[in-house]
Amino acid sequence: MSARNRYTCGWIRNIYQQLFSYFGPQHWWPAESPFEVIIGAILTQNTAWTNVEQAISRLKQKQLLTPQKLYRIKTKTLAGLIRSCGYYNIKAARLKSFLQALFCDFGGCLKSLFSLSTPKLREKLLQINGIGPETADSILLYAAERPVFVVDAYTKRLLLRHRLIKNKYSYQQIQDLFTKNLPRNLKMFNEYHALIVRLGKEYCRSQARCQLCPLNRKG
DNA sequence: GACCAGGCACATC
DNA sequence: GATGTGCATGGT
Repeated sequence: MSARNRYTCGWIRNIYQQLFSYFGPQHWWPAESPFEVIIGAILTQNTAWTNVEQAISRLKQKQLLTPQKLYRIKTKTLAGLIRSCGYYNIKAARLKSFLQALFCDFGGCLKSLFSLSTPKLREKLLQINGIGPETADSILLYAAERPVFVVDAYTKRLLLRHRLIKNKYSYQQIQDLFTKNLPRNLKMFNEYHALIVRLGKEYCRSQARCQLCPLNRKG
């Protein structure tokens, strides 16, 4: 292993410890059921979580947050209910694509879908229109409880700032950095991604806040 | 009023 | 394969 690789490997492992000591457990995903995780994962695409919360509460309020109810509802009606998330027409169609696959191939049963092996489940999710690598991996980790590392915009920004990757790195390359340098541990992958998001939200949005970032402090 | 947020698909080169 | 664009609301 080259010196560069050793450095990266150490960084990936140490940063988790630092973030966990500083912020503590994040208790992700903020949802009451695996189905709610999936809905949230699609709705939060390129969108602030506060906007998603409004849409989820609206669906709950109307008692529509079940596979059966959402499968039956009209796409246009669904779009109106999730308006607060932005991209509501596209996201309504994406939710419908997921539900279509769930009902056509698995009888509307999430347990049945989750009985697939991790590689098959990931492949199945990626076949669904509107589910890309990050959304698929979020579903695998937080809904299906598989030890898969989720890469998002915060993850890439963090690694870029610390000069561990180049801008052209692909999703797969970044994911490999974590999976090859960490034990395959569900709980740790869960916390690590959540901690990166916490860090990003609190410290990476401005240069001034970035100076206060716990990773930039000594001792 | 500008900028950004827990992406993705599609067109074009 | 890389790059650009459309999708859209709500918070700062």
